[in-house]
Amino acid sequence: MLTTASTSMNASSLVAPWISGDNIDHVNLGHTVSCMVERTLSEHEHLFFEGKRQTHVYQVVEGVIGIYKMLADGRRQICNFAYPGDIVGLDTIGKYNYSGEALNDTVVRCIPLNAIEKLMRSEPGFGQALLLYTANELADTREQLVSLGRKTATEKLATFLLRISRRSSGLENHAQVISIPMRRCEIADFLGLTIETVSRTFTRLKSCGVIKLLPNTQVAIVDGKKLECIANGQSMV
Amino acid sequence: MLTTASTSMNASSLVAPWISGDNIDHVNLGHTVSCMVERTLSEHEHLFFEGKRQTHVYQVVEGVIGIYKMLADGRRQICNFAYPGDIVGLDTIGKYNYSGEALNDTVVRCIPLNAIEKLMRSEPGFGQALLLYTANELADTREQLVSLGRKTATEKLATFLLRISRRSSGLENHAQVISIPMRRCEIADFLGLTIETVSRTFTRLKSCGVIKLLPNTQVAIVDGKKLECIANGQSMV
DNA sequence: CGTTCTCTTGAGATCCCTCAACACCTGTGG
DNA sequence: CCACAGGTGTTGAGGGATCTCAAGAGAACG
Repeated sequence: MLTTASTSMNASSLVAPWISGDNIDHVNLGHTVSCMVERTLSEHEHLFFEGKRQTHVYQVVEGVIGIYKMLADGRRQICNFAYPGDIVGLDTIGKYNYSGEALNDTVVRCIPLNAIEKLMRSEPGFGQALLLYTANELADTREQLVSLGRKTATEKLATFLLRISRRSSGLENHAQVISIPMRRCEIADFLGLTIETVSRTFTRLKSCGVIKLLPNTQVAIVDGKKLECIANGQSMV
Repeated sequence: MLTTASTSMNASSLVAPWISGDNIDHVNLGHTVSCMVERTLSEHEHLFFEGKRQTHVYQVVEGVIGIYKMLADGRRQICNFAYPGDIVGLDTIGKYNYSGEALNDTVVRCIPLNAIEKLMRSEPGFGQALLLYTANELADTREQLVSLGRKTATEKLATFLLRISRRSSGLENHAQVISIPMRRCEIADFLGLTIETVSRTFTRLKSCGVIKLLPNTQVAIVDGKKLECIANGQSMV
Protein backbone atom coordinates (compact mmCIF):
# COMPACT_ATOMS: atom_id res chain seq x y z
CA MET A 1 0.00 0.00 0.00
CA LEU A 2 2.96 2.20 0.61
CA THR A 3 4.24 4.04 -2.36
CA THR A 4 7.90 3.86 -3.26
CA ALA A 5 10.21 6.28 -1.57
CA SER A 6 10.50 8.54 -4.57
CA THR A 7 6.77 8.54 -5.20
CA SER A 8 5.91 9.23 -1.62
CA MET A 9 8.22 12.21 -1.69
CA ASN A 10 5.94 13.68 -4.28
CA ALA A 11 2.72 12.46 -2.78
CA SER A 12 3.59 13.42 0.73
CA SER A 13 6.67 15.57 0.91
CA LEU A 14 6.47 15.49 4.68
CA VAL A 15 8.18 12.14 4.66
CA ALA A 16 11.09 13.35 2.56
CA PRO A 17 13.30 14.83 5.28
CA TRP A 18 13.23 11.56 7.18
CA ILE A 19 14.24 9.26 4.40
CA SER A 20 17.81 9.22 3.13
CA GLY A 21 17.69 9.59 -0.63
CA ASP A 22 15.77 6.80 -2.30
CA ASN A 23 16.63 4.36 0.42
CA ILE A 24 13.68 3.21 2.46
CA ASP A 25 16.04 1.26 4.67
CA HIS A 26 17.35 4.40 6.24
CA VAL A 27 15.32 6.72 8.36
CA ASN A 28 17.17 9.93 8.88
CA LEU A 29 17.25 10.66 12.56
CA GLY A 30 19.91 13.34 12.26
CA HIS A 31 17.27 15.95 13.03
CA THR A 32 16.76 14.78 16.56
CA VAL A 33 20.22 15.77 17.69
CA SER A 34 19.03 17.45 20.85
CA CYS A 35 18.37 14.29 22.81
CA MET A 36 20.60 11.73 21.16
CA VAL A 37 23.49 10.00 22.85
CA GLU A 38 25.89 7.67 21.13
CA ARG A 39 26.90 4.47 22.82
CA THR A 40 29.74 2.11 22.04
CA LEU A 41 29.43 -1.63 22.47
CA SER A 42 32.20 -4.17 22.31
CA GLU A 43 31.89 -7.67 20.85
CA HIS A 44 29.19 -9.75 22.55
CA GLU A 45 27.97 -6.86 24.68
CA HIS A 46 24.20 -6.61 25.01
CA LEU A 47 22.26 -3.51 24.14
CA PHE A 48 19.11 -4.79 25.89
CA PHE A 49 17.48 -8.02 27.00
CA GLU A 50 14.18 -9.67 26.15
CA GLY A 51 11.55 -8.92 28.76
CA LYS A 52 13.20 -5.79 30.17
CA ARG A 53 11.32 -2.52 30.19
CA GLN A 54 12.02 -0.55 27.07
CA THR A 55 13.72 2.79 27.47
CA HIS A 56 15.11 3.61 24.06
CA VAL A 57 14.97 3.01 20.38
CA TYR A 58 18.38 2.54 18.81
CA GLN A 59 19.84 3.31 15.45
CA VAL A 60 22.99 1.45 14.47
CA VAL A 61 25.82 3.77 13.39
CA GLU A 62 28.63 1.26 13.03
CA GLY A 63 28.88 -2.52 13.40
CA VAL A 64 26.06 -5.05 13.54
CA ILE A 65 23.50 -5.85 16.24
CA GLY A 66 21.94 -9.30 16.36
CA ILE A 67 18.29 -9.41 17.43
CA TYR A 68 17.33 -12.74 18.93
CA LYS A 69 14.82 -14.72 20.96
CA MET A 70 15.56 -17.73 23.12
CA LEU A 71 13.66 -20.81 24.20
CA ALA A 72 13.87 -22.10 27.76
CA ASP A 73 16.45 -24.76 26.94
CA GLY A 74 18.86 -22.42 25.17
CA ARG A 75 17.77 -22.82 21.58
CA ARG A 76 18.14 -19.44 19.93
CA GLN A 77 16.59 -17.80 16.89
CA ILE A 78 18.21 -14.69 15.53
CA CYS A 79 15.40 -12.64 13.97
CA ASN A 80 17.47 -9.99 12.29
CA PHE A 81 20.88 -8.44 11.86
CA ALA A 82 20.73 -4.67 12.26
CA TYR A 83 23.25 -2.92 10.04
CA PRO A 84 24.28 0.74 10.13
CA GLY A 85 21.21 2.86 9.49
CA ASP A 86 18.84 0.22 10.84
CA ILE A 87 16.53 1.01 13.69
CA VAL A 88 15.98 -1.41 16.54
CA GLY A 89 13.09 -1.49 18.97
CA LEU A 90 10.22 -0.11 16.90
CA ASP A 91 8.01 -3.15 17.26
CA THR A 92 7.98 -3.59 21.00
CA ILE A 93 5.35 -2.42 23.44
CA GLY A 94 6.55 -1.51 26.88
CA LYS A 95 9.03 -4.38 27.07
CA TYR A 96 11.64 -5.54 24.60
CA ASN A 97 10.39 -8.57 22.70
CA TYR A 98 13.90 -9.83 22.08
CA SER A 99 17.50 -9.34 23.08
CA GLY A 100 20.01 -7.26 21.17
CA GLU A 101 23.68 -8.16 21.14
CA ALA A 102 26.61 -6.57 19.36
CA LEU A 103 28.30 -9.02 17.00
CA ASN A 104 31.42 -6.90 16.96
CA ASP A 105 32.49 -3.44 18.05
CA THR A 106 29.43 -1.34 17.47
CA VAL A 107 28.21 2.22 17.83
CA VAL A 108 24.53 3.04 18.24
CA ARG A 109 22.50 6.21 18.66
CA CYS A 110 20.16 6.05 21.64
CA ILE A 111 16.82 7.77 21.17
CA PRO A 112 14.63 7.99 24.28
CA LEU A 113 11.07 6.85 23.82
CA ASN A 114 9.54 10.18 24.72
CA ALA A 115 11.62 11.84 22.01
CA ILE A 116 10.10 9.48 19.47
CA GLU A 117 6.62 10.16 20.77
CA LYS A 118 7.18 13.88 20.72
CA LEU A 119 8.44 13.75 17.14
CA MET A 120 5.48 11.67 16.06
CA ARG A 121 3.13 14.27 17.42
CA SER A 122 4.96 17.33 16.12
CA GLU A 123 6.20 16.05 12.77
CA PRO A 124 3.55 14.24 10.72
CA GLY A 125 6.13 13.00 8.22
CA PHE A 126 8.13 11.29 10.92
CA GLY A 127 5.47 8.76 11.84
CA GLN A 128 4.97 7.99 8.18
CA ALA A 129 8.68 7.42 7.73
CA LEU A 130 8.63 5.00 10.65
CA LEU A 131 5.62 3.24 9.16
CA LEU A 132 7.44 2.93 5.85
CA TYR A 133 10.48 1.56 7.64
CA THR A 134 8.51 -0.90 9.77
CA ALA A 135 6.49 -2.11 6.81
CA ASN A 136 9.72 -2.74 4.97
CA GLU A 137 11.07 -4.73 7.87
CA LEU A 138 7.87 -6.76 8.00
CA ALA A 139 8.22 -7.66 4.33
CA ASP A 140 11.81 -8.67 5.01
CA THR A 141 10.81 -10.86 7.93
CA ARG A 142 8.15 -12.58 5.83
CA GLU A 143 10.80 -13.37 3.26
CA GLN A 144 12.79 -14.97 6.04
CA LEU A 145 9.74 -17.07 6.99
CA VAL A 146 9.94 -18.69 3.57
CA SER A 147 13.58 -19.54 4.12
CA LEU A 148 13.03 -21.04 7.53
CA GLY A 149 9.86 -22.88 6.66
CA ARG A 150 10.43 -24.22 3.19
CA LYS A 151 14.03 -23.98 2.02
CA THR A 152 16.83 -26.53 2.27
CA ALA A 153 20.10 -25.74 4.02
CA THR A 154 21.79 -24.87 0.73
CA GLU A 155 18.94 -22.63 -0.35
CA LYS A 156 18.90 -20.93 3.03
CA LEU A 157 22.60 -20.14 2.90
CA ALA A 158 22.40 -18.91 -0.68
CA THR A 159 19.52 -16.63 0.28
CA PHE A 160 21.48 -15.42 3.26
CA LEU A 161 24.57 -14.61 1.19
CA LEU A 162 22.53 -12.61 -1.31
CA ARG A 163 20.86 -10.76 1.51
CA ILE A 164 24.20 -9.90 3.10
CA SER A 165 25.58 -8.93 -0.26
CA ARG A 166 22.72 -6.48 -0.76
CA ARG A 167 23.00 -5.09 2.73
CA SER A 168 26.71 -4.81 3.24
CA SER A 169 27.75 -3.45 -0.09
CA GLY A 170 25.62 -0.36 0.32
CA LEU A 171 26.01 1.41 -2.98
CA GLU A 172 27.53 -1.23 -5.24
CA ASN A 173 24.78 -3.75 -5.73
CA HIS A 174 25.64 -7.43 -5.45
CA ALA A 175 29.29 -6.89 -4.67
CA GLN A 176 31.53 -9.70 -5.81
CA VAL A 177 33.38 -9.85 -2.52
CA ILE A 178 31.38 -9.52 0.65
CA SER A 179 32.53 -9.57 4.22
CA ILE A 180 30.52 -11.60 6.67
CA PRO A 181 30.54 -9.93 10.06
CA MET A 182 28.92 -12.88 11.82
CA ARG A 183 30.28 -16.21 13.00
CA ARG A 184 29.01 -19.60 11.82
CA CYS A 185 27.17 -19.86 15.10
CA GLU A 186 25.19 -16.72 14.38
CA ILE A 187 24.48 -17.70 10.80
CA ALA A 188 23.22 -21.03 12.11
CA ASP A 189 20.91 -19.38 14.64
CA PHE A 190 19.61 -17.07 11.92
CA LEU A 191 18.92 -19.87 9.43
CA GLY A 192 17.59 -22.45 11.86
CA LEU A 193 20.52 -24.81 11.31
CA THR A 194 23.52 -26.06 13.29
CA ILE A 195 27.02 -24.66 12.86
CA GLU A 196 28.15 -27.96 11.38
CA THR A 197 25.49 -27.84 8.70
CA VAL A 198 26.35 -24.23 7.92
CA SER A 199 29.99 -25.15 7.58
CA ARG A 200 29.27 -28.15 5.38
CA THR A 201 26.97 -26.03 3.23
CA PHE A 202 29.64 -23.39 2.74
CA THR A 203 31.93 -26.17 1.60
CA ARG A 204 29.27 -27.47 -0.76
CA LEU A 205 28.73 -24.05 -2.36
CA LYS A 206 32.48 -23.70 -2.69
CA SER A 207 32.93 -27.03 -4.44
CA CYS A 208 30.05 -26.17 -6.77
CA GLY A 209 32.12 -23.17 -7.87
CA VAL A 210 29.45 -20.71 -6.76
CA ILE A 211 31.50 -18.98 -4.06
CA LYS A 212 35.07 -18.77 -2.85
CA LEU A 213 36.04 -18.61 0.81
CA LEU A 214 38.60 -15.88 1.38
CA PRO A 215 40.60 -15.09 4.50
CA ASN A 216 39.22 -12.59 7.02
CA THR A 217 35.65 -13.86 6.91
CA GLN A 218 35.27 -12.69 3.34
CA VAL A 219 33.39 -14.52 0.63
CA ALA A 220 33.68 -14.01 -3.11
CA ILE A 221 30.55 -14.64 -5.13
CA VAL A 222 31.85 -16.34 -8.24
CA ASP A 223 28.59 -17.23 -9.95
CA GLY A 224 25.91 -14.79 -8.84
CA LYS A 225 23.30 -16.09 -11.29
CA LYS A 226 23.63 -19.61 -10.00
CA LEU A 227 23.57 -18.39 -6.42
CA GLU A 228 20.24 -16.69 -7.11
CA CYS A 229 18.88 -19.82 -8.75
CA ILE A 230 19.82 -21.86 -5.71
CA ALA A 231 18.36 -19.25 -3.38
CA ASN A 232 15.05 -19.40 -5.23
CA GLY A 233 14.93 -23.16 -5.25
CA GLN A 234 15.31 -23.36 -9.02
CA SER A 235 18.52 -25.31 -8.95
CA MET A 236 18.75 -29.06 -9.22
CA VAL A 237 21.88 -29.21 -7.08
CA MET B 1 9.01 1.84 21.53
CA LEU B 2 5.29 2.00 21.05
CA THR B 3 3.29 2.57 24.13
CA THR B 4 0.40 0.32 24.96
CA ALA B 5 -2.88 1.15 23.35
CA SER B 6 -4.30 2.69 26.47
CA THR B 7 -1.19 4.72 27.23
CA SER B 8 -0.90 6.01 23.73
CA MET B 9 -4.48 7.15 23.89
CA ASN B 10 -3.46 9.45 26.68
CA ALA B 11 -0.13 10.41 25.21
CA SER B 12 -1.50 10.94 21.77
CA SER B 13 -5.25 10.97 21.71
CA LEU B 14 -5.18 11.32 17.96
CA VAL B 15 -4.70 7.59 17.70
CA ALA B 16 -7.74 6.78 19.80
CA PRO B 17 -10.47 6.99 17.17
CA TRP B 18 -8.62 4.46 15.01
CA ILE B 19 -8.10 1.77 17.59
CA SER B 20 -11.00 -0.36 18.75
CA GLY B 21 -11.04 -0.28 22.52
CA ASP B 22 -7.85 -1.61 24.00
CA ASN B 23 -7.23 -3.90 21.10
CA ILE B 24 -4.19 -3.06 19.04
CA ASP B 25 -5.10 -5.82 16.65
CA HIS B 26 -7.99 -3.85 15.32
CA VAL B 27 -7.65 -0.62 13.42
CA ASN B 28 -10.99 1.01 13.11
CA LEU B 29 -11.58 1.85 9.49
CA GLY B 30 -15.25 2.54 9.92
CA HIS B 31 -14.56 6.24 9.40
CA THR B 32 -13.59 5.82 5.80
CA VAL B 33 -17.06 4.81 4.69
CA SER B 34 -17.07 7.10 1.69
CA CYS B 35 -14.84 4.96 -0.50
CA MET B 36 -15.21 1.49 0.93
CA VAL B 37 -16.67 -1.43 -0.94
CA GLU B 38 -17.28 -4.85 0.54
CA ARG B 39 -16.36 -7.90 -1.44
CA THR B 40 -17.35 -11.50 -0.90
CA LEU B 41 -14.99 -14.35 -1.64
CA SER B 42 -15.83 -18.02 -1.74
CA GLU B 43 -13.59 -20.83 -0.56
CA HIS B 44 -10.22 -20.90 -2.37
CA GLU B 45 -10.90 -17.66 -4.21
CA HIS B 46 -7.95 -15.29 -4.43
CA LEU B 47 -8.06 -11.71 -3.26
CA PHE B 48 -4.80 -10.84 -5.03
CA PHE B 49 -1.65 -12.49 -6.36
CA GLU B 50 2.01 -12.05 -5.56
CA GLY B 51 3.70 -9.75 -8.03
CA LYS B 52 0.54 -8.02 -9.24
CA ARG B 53 0.24 -4.26 -8.97
CA GLN B 54 -1.36 -3.28 -5.71
CA THR B 55 -4.66 -1.46 -5.88
CA HIS B 56 -6.18 -1.85 -2.44
CA VAL B 57 -5.62 -2.55 1.18
CA TYR B 58 -8.13 -4.99 2.63
CA GLN B 59 -9.69 -5.45 6.01
CA VAL B 60 -11.21 -8.83 6.75
CA VAL B 61 -14.81 -8.61 7.95
CA GLU B 62 -15.70 -12.30 8.04
CA GLY B 63 -13.80 -15.50 7.35
CA VAL B 64 -10.06 -15.99 7.08
CA ILE B 65 -7.57 -14.97 4.39
CA GLY B 66 -4.33 -16.92 4.01
CA ILE B 67 -1.29 -14.85 3.04
CA TYR B 68 1.34 -16.93 1.29
CA LYS B 69 4.47 -16.96 -0.83
CA MET B 70 5.52 -19.66 -3.24
CA LEU B 71 8.80 -21.02 -4.53
CA ALA B 72 9.25 -21.91 -8.17
CA ASP B 73 8.68 -25.63 -7.64
CA GLY B 74 5.43 -25.21 -5.75
CA ARG B 75 6.64 -25.22 -2.17
CA ARG B 76 4.45 -22.81 -0.26
CA GLN B 77 4.87 -20.84 2.94
CA ILE B 78 1.81 -19.30 4.52
CA CYS B 79 3.01 -16.16 6.29
CA ASN B 80 -0.15 -15.28 8.13
CA PHE B 81 -3.83 -15.97 8.59
CA ALA B 82 -5.84 -12.76 8.53
CA TYR B 83 -8.84 -12.91 10.82
CA PRO B 84 -11.76 -10.49 11.00
CA GLY B 85 -10.40 -7.06 11.87
CA ASP B 86 -6.99 -7.79 10.37
CA ILE B 87 -5.62 -5.60 7.64
CA VAL B 88 -3.86 -7.05 4.64
CA GLY B 89 -1.48 -5.30 2.29
CA LEU B 90 0.16 -2.70 4.50
CA ASP B 91 3.70 -3.93 3.94
CA THR B 92 3.85 -3.97 0.19
CA ILE B 93 5.32 -1.36 -2.08
CA GLY B 94 3.69 -0.98 -5.46
CA LYS B 95 3.27 -4.71 -5.94
CA TYR B 96 1.83 -7.35 -3.63
CA ASN B 97 4.62 -9.29 -1.95
CA TYR B 98 2.45 -12.35 -1.52
CA SER B 99 -0.82 -13.90 -2.56
CA GLY B 100 -4.01 -13.77 -0.55
CA GLU B 101 -6.54 -16.59 -0.69
CA ALA B 102 -9.81 -17.07 1.15
CA LEU B 103 -9.76 -20.23 3.27
CA ASN B 104 -13.53 -20.25 3.40
CA ASP B 105 -16.39 -17.94 2.55
CA THR B 106 -15.05 -14.53 3.38
CA VAL B 107 -16.05 -10.88 3.33
CA VAL B 108 -13.50 -8.08 3.07
CA ARG B 109 -13.60 -4.31 2.96
CA CYS B 110 -11.65 -2.88 0.04
CA ILE B 111 -9.87 0.38 0.70
CA PRO B 112 -8.26 2.04 -2.32
CA LEU B 113 -4.65 3.09 -1.86
CA ASN B 114 -5.29 6.75 -2.46
CA ALA B 115 -7.86 6.75 0.33
CA ILE B 116 -5.20 5.47 2.71
CA GLU B 117 -2.73 8.08 1.55
CA LYS B 118 -5.28 10.82 1.86
CA LEU B 119 -6.15 9.75 5.39
CA MET B 120 -2.51 9.61 6.37
CA ARG B 121 -2.05 13.18 5.27
CA SER B 122 -5.23 14.58 6.76
CA GLU B 123 -5.45 12.57 9.98
CA PRO B 124 -2.19 12.39 11.92
CA GLY B 125 -3.56 9.75 14.28
CA PHE B 126 -4.36 7.42 11.42
CA GLY B 127 -0.75 6.90 10.37
CA GLN B 128 0.17 6.25 13.97
CA ALA B 129 -2.57 3.66 14.30
CA LEU B 130 -1.25 1.93 11.19
CA LEU B 131 2.27 2.04 12.61
CA LEU B 132 1.04 0.49 15.83
CA TYR B 133 -0.76 -2.19 13.88
CA THR B 134 2.19 -2.94 11.60
CA ALA B 135 4.62 -3.05 14.51
CA ASN B 136 2.35 -5.54 16.21
CA GLU B 137 2.27 -7.68 13.12
CA LEU B 138 6.07 -7.55 12.91
CA ALA B 139 6.38 -8.77 16.50
CA ASP B 140 3.97 -11.57 15.64
CA THR B 141 5.96 -12.57 12.58
CA ARG B 142 9.17 -12.66 14.61
CA GLU B 143 7.49 -15.03 17.02
CA GLN B 144 6.70 -17.24 14.07
CA LEU B 145 10.37 -17.15 13.04
CA VAL B 146 11.21 -18.88 16.31
CA SER B 147 8.67 -21.59 15.60
CA LEU B 148 9.90 -22.23 12.09
CA GLY B 149 13.58 -22.02 12.89
CA ARG B 150 13.93 -23.71 16.23
CA LYS B 151 10.87 -25.65 17.29
CA THR B 152 10.00 -29.30 16.77
CA ALA B 153 6.82 -30.38 15.01
CA THR B 154 5.01 -30.88 18.31
CA GLU B 155 6.14 -27.51 19.65
CA LYS B 156 5.11 -25.82 16.42
CA LEU B 157 1.63 -27.28 16.53
CA ALA B 158 1.19 -26.45 20.21
CA THR B 159 2.26 -22.87 19.51
CA PHE B 160 -0.14 -22.75 16.60
CA LEU B 161 -3.07 -24.00 18.63
CA LEU B 162 -2.46 -21.40 21.33
CA ARG B 163 -2.21 -18.71 18.72
CA ILE B 164 -5.48 -19.76 17.15
CA SER B 165 -7.08 -20.01 20.55
CA ARG B 166 -6.08 -16.42 21.32
CA ARG B 167 -7.21 -15.14 17.94
CA SER B 168 -10.42 -16.96 17.37
CA SER B 169 -11.95 -16.71 20.79
CA GLY B 170 -11.91 -12.93 20.71
CA LEU B 171 -13.18 -12.02 24.13
CA GLU B 172 -12.91 -15.24 26.10
CA ASN B 173 -9.19 -15.79 26.46
CA HIS B 174 -7.85 -19.27 25.83
CA ALA B 175 -11.18 -20.81 25.04
CA GLN B 176 -11.44 -24.47 25.87
CA VAL B 177 -12.93 -25.37 22.54
CA ILE B 178 -11.54 -23.70 19.44
CA SER B 179 -12.56 -24.10 15.87
CA ILE B 180 -9.83 -24.44 13.31
CA PRO B 181 -10.90 -22.81 10.08
CA MET B 182 -7.94 -24.18 8.10
CA ARG B 183 -7.24 -27.57 6.60
CA ARG B 184 -4.26 -29.77 7.52
CA CYS B 185 -2.66 -28.66 4.29
CA GLU B 186 -2.77 -25.01 5.32
CA ILE B 187 -1.54 -25.71 8.82
CA ALA B 188 1.36 -27.61 7.28
CA ASP B 189 2.25 -24.75 4.96
CA PHE B 190 2.10 -22.34 7.87
CA LEU B 191 4.32 -24.44 10.13
CA GLY B 192 6.79 -25.64 7.53
CA LEU B 193 5.72 -29.27 7.82
CA THR B 194 3.89 -31.83 5.68
CA ILE B 195 0.24 -32.70 6.12
CA GLU B 196 1.21 -36.17 7.31
CA THR B 197 3.40 -34.77 10.07
CA VAL B 198 0.67 -32.35 11.11
CA SER B 199 -1.81 -35.19 11.28
CA ARG B 200 0.55 -37.42 13.26
CA THR B 201 1.31 -34.56 15.62
CA PHE B 202 -2.37 -33.93 16.26
CA THR B 203 -2.67 -37.60 17.12
CA ARG B 204 0.34 -37.38 19.43
CA LEU B 205 -1.10 -34.38 21.30
CA LYS B 206 -4.37 -36.25 21.56
CA SER B 207 -2.82 -39.37 23.03
CA CYS B 208 -0.87 -37.24 25.51
CA GLY B 209 -4.23 -36.03 26.79
CA VAL B 210 -3.45 -32.42 25.93
CA ILE B 211 -6.18 -31.92 23.36
CA LYS B 212 -9.28 -33.68 22.06
CA LEU B 213 -10.27 -33.81 18.43
CA LEU B 214 -13.93 -32.97 18.04
CA PRO B 215 -16.11 -33.19 14.95
CA ASN B 216 -16.49 -30.18 12.66
CA THR B 217 -12.80 -29.18 12.75
CA GLN B 218 -13.06 -28.29 16.40
CA VAL B 219 -10.40 -28.96 19.00
CA ALA B 220 -10.81 -29.01 22.76
CA ILE B 221 -7.83 -27.92 24.80
CA VAL B 222 -7.85 -30.31 27.72
CA ASP B 223 -4.60 -29.32 29.43
CA GLY B 224 -3.80 -25.72 28.60
CA LYS B 225 -0.85 -25.51 30.98
CA LYS B 226 0.82 -28.48 29.40
CA LEU B 227 0.09 -27.15 25.93
CA GLU B 228 1.90 -23.94 26.83
CA CYS B 229 4.83 -25.86 28.24
CA ILE B 230 5.11 -27.83 25.02
CA ALA B 231 4.79 -24.66 22.95
CA ASN B 232 7.65 -23.06 24.86
CA GLY B 233 9.89 -26.09 24.57
CA GLN B 234 9.75 -26.79 28.29
CA SER B 235 8.21 -30.19 27.99
CA MET B 236 10.12 -33.44 28.00
CA VAL B 237 7.63 -35.20 25.77
C1' DC C 1 54.66 -21.75 21.19
C1' DG C 2 50.94 -23.05 23.93
C1' DT C 3 46.00 -21.57 24.78
C1' DT C 4 41.66 -20.49 23.21
C1' DC C 5 38.26 -19.82 19.96
C1' DT C 6 36.37 -20.90 15.64
C1' DC C 7 35.79 -23.68 11.70
C1' DT C 8 35.87 -28.12 9.30
C1' DT C 9 35.14 -32.92 8.62
C1' DG C 10 33.51 -37.62 9.78
C1' DA C 11 30.21 -41.31 11.52
C1' DG C 12 26.06 -42.58 13.43
C1' DA C 13 21.35 -41.21 15.13
C1' DT C 14 17.01 -38.95 14.62
C1' DC C 15 13.26 -36.32 13.11
C1' DC C 16 10.64 -35.42 9.50
C1' DC C 17 9.61 -36.36 4.56
C1' DT C 18 8.10 -39.41 0.80
C1' DC C 19 5.36 -42.81 -0.94
C1' DA C 20 1.47 -45.63 -0.35
C1' DA C 21 -2.67 -47.47 1.45
C1' DC C 22 -6.73 -46.91 3.83
C1' DA C 23 -10.62 -44.49 6.42
C1' DC C 24 -14.01 -41.01 6.60
C1' DC C 25 -17.32 -37.73 4.91
C1' DT C 26 -20.25 -35.55 1.53
C1' DG C 27 -22.71 -35.12 -2.49
C1' DT C 28 -24.43 -37.25 -6.79
C1' DG C 29 -26.80 -40.27 -9.51
C1' DG C 30 -28.66 -44.77 -10.53
C1' DC D 1 -31.02 -47.27 -0.58
C1' DC D 2 -26.67 -48.29 -2.42
C1' DA D 3 -22.57 -47.38 -5.43
C1' DC D 4 -19.25 -44.34 -6.55
C1' DA D 5 -16.24 -40.39 -6.79
C1' DG D 6 -13.62 -36.69 -4.83
C1' DG D 7 -11.88 -34.32 -1.18
C1' DT D 8 -9.77 -34.65 3.29
C1' DG D 9 -7.55 -36.88 7.17
C1' DT D 10 -5.01 -40.88 9.25
C1' DT D 11 -1.59 -44.40 9.60
C1' DG D 12 2.45 -47.29 8.19
C1' DA D 13 7.17 -48.31 6.25
C1' DG D 14 11.29 -46.78 4.46
C1' DG D 15 14.51 -43.06 3.15
C1' DG D 16 17.01 -38.83 3.48
C1' DA D 17 18.40 -34.24 5.22
C1' DT D 18 19.94 -32.47 9.13
C1' DC D 19 21.43 -33.06 13.98
C1' DT D 20 24.52 -34.96 17.53
C1' DC D 21 28.73 -36.31 19.11
C1' DA D 22 33.55 -36.35 18.43
C1' DA D 23 37.98 -35.29 16.68
C1' DG D 24 41.11 -32.55 14.26
C1' DA D 25 42.62 -28.23 11.66
C1' DG D 26 43.35 -23.18 11.48
C1' DA D 27 43.64 -18.69 13.14
C1' DA D 28 44.31 -15.10 16.76
C1' DC D 29 46.84 -13.68 20.70
C1' DG D 30 49.58 -13.19 24.57
